[in-house]
Amino acid sequence: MPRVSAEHKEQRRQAILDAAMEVFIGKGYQLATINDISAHCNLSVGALYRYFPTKGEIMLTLVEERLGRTPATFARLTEKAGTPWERLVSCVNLFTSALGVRHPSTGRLLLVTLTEAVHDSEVRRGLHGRFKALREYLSTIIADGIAAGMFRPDADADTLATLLLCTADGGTVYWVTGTPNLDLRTLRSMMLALLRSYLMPDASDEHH
Amino acid sequence: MPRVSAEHKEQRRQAILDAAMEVFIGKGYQLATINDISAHCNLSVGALYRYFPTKGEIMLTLVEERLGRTPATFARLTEKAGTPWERLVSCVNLFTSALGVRHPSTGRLLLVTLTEAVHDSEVRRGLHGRFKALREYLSTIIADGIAAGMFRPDADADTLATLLLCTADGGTVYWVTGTPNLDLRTLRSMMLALLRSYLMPDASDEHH
Amino acid sequence: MPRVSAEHKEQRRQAILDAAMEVFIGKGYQLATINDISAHCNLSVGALYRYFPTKGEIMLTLVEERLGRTPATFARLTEKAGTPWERLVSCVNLFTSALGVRHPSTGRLLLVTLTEAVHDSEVRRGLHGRFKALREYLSTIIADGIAAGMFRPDADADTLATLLLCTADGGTVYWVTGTPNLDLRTLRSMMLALLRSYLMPDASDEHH
Amino acid sequence: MPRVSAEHKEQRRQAILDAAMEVFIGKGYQLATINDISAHCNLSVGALYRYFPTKGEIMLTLVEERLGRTPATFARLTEKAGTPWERLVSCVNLFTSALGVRHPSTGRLLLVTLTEAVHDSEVRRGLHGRFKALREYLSTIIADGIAAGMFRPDADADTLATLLLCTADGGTVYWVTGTPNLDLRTLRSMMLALLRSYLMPDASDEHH
DNA sequence: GATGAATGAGACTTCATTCAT
DNA sequence: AATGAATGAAGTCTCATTCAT
Repeated sequence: MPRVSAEHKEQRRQAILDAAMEVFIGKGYQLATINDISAHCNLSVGALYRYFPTKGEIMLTLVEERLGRTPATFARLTEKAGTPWERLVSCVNLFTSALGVRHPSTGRLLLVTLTEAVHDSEVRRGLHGRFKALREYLSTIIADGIAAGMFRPDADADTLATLLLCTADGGTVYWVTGTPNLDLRTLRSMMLALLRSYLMPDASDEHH
Repeated sequence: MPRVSAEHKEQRRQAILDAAMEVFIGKGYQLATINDISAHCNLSVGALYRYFPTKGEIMLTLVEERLGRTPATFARLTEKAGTPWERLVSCVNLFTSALGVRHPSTGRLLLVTLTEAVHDSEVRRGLHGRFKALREYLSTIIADGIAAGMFRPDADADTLATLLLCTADGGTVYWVTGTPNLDLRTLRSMMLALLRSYLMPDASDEHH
Repeated sequence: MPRVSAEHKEQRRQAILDAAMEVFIGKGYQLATINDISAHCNLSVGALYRYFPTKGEIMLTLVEERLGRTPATFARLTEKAGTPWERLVSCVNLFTSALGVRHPSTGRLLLVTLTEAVHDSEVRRGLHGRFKALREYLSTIIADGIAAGMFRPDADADTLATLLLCTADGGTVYWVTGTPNLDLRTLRSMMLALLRSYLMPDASDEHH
Repeated sequence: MPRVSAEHKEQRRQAILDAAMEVFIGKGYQLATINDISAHCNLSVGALYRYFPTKGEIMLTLVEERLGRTPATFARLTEKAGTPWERLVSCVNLFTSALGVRHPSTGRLLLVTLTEAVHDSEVRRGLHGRFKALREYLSTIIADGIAAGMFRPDADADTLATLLLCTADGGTVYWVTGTPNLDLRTLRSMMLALLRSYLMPDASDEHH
């Protein structure tokens, strides 16, 4: 019989990850110390090392369990929308609402991760996995729209998905650095306008 | 009376900045050591401190003198293009060709800078200055196109400029982390297609 | 809940202070290195920094806890003597016996402290505190003697106390620099002879 | 024919010593840098090294040429006084007026020197030389007074001279650290009163 | 299982001294 | 002769990780 229940252990683990996320976001991965993290979750450094073997592993786990789950979250929250266009709109909305309102820390973690990814191949792998999954999800939606005759037939679904991601995460990293006059909502509307005029030129005409 | 000519001093200064840029790009600012930099430019650490008072000042100088000059470079290289649309195309081309081909290191420095900007207000200020200048430049081009009756009259020049920047730098940061299947040229074409269909819907129709 | 008892921590703290005192005395504050101190108490530098945040703080603590307690020690060891004159004699004896025999290191620390006091206001404050307390104690003894009709009525207790301190500490600093032919005991006798002839001229006459 | 006259060289040398004295007094010997000194005398560090081979040698020269000349200065300024007692009074006056008014920096240098003397045998030698010469000078005056039947015959001239020096330099070091309520003039009067009552008890009686 | 004191390699920075110009 | 740029050893302090309690 385990002295400490599995749930309790998992709670601890999540508390450590929460603390690490907070600290990483605030000071960046390199400046964050194990003591910072242990202080943020009221756990001794020794206890912390019973859950994660190194500081790097905490980072990696965050990339996998927090950033890496973004695609799944996306799919879950946008699949119920009706037409491909509506699902696409949902995705664009999610980019801004999720990052800006519901989980602003995820955006900050993304930036920390991007930097570490440059010289840490494991972090890089995690980051690329997220990117690939999101791209595929968006790509599928667009492909569905094309197949349904809703979107222009010559659209390159994959590239458009990639561009969408670059814009979203580009906006995110600028937003988390506190760039002045960067309004996520206005940006979202513009993105949608661009997409509509490109994917559905005739429908866009009606708006004129 | 300096025993060493001013040019020589400036060359040394630039050599240090070059070395620092290389090292910062490779390991990030925090992991880069003064010894790394001094080794990269064949100068002793002591000599290095005759040119820059702290490691942080080197970073700041890079932000100002390398990243911060991007707007001026943009203006110089794209102002000769003819119509607003052609100038816009020049800009989008420059984003990819400059970052991807001519000065790939600037893109990497951008990422390092973004991360440091989160907790270093001076770096942040430098980064925001660059962003603002680039946005204004792009915004002016777009406004010119609207005024000339070339672009749709209801376009929000500022927001579109912002979005363009987010996309460009978003693409850049993903590109510098080695994201697989991220082709800057294809991305560029897609960006231009989106812009054309939005800004010049009728012209775009002709392409159908 | 401390794993290490408070006494143990205090012992460590004192061991560090002992080591620092030894090193400061030997090389002076500036030349003493943290590594010297850590080596002298068989503790790693890191451990040392758990007890004192900076090298300067170690010095300051020494000034407060070692030098600063001299007045209290003086009071404790001389208050039991009978008449004011006997107490004064006790004090003069203590200056030489304590510094020269029992705690020679305190005298050396005094010199180190004096030098640092010139450009360190906190050290200065500590030093002046000790001086003031000793002066007041001596002054009170002399005033008592005057009030008791034992000492000449026109004596300036405060100035005499100050002079006594200057002589004692002047002797100390010369003694700790190994000045040849400086005998603390002979010096003490002379000091007492001067004091007696000044404070109690009639009694002194009897000695003729 | 030397390019630079000997006088000019000597002027330079003295300028360096002046600058070094100023800097040593302000920050202490260890914290003073060669650059500090070179800046204080408008000479390049290179030039400075043509006059003194090391930083230590500058210190040593100061001890010899500035501190070490104190005895000669004393002799010169006090020998014209008449009786031994008057010469003694002159000496005590000189201690305070010279240190406090005319050459306050010498007092500060004394303190710096005392500290360095602890671990630098050459500095120590210089300091002890000064001490010995001053003691001998004072001792001779006192011996003269005894021989002249002016001072009590059983006085120990050497010990009294030593005590006088300890008091004077003790007062000096406390004075240079800015000890509050330390008035050199009052101290001087008290010293003289002590000396008179001890050396000339009958004359002192008259003052009652 | 938990604690947090201890370790020690390594970071940034300073500065006495040298030497090419 | 003079300059001051360059050197690099050495100092203070930090922090990921370990392990006795």
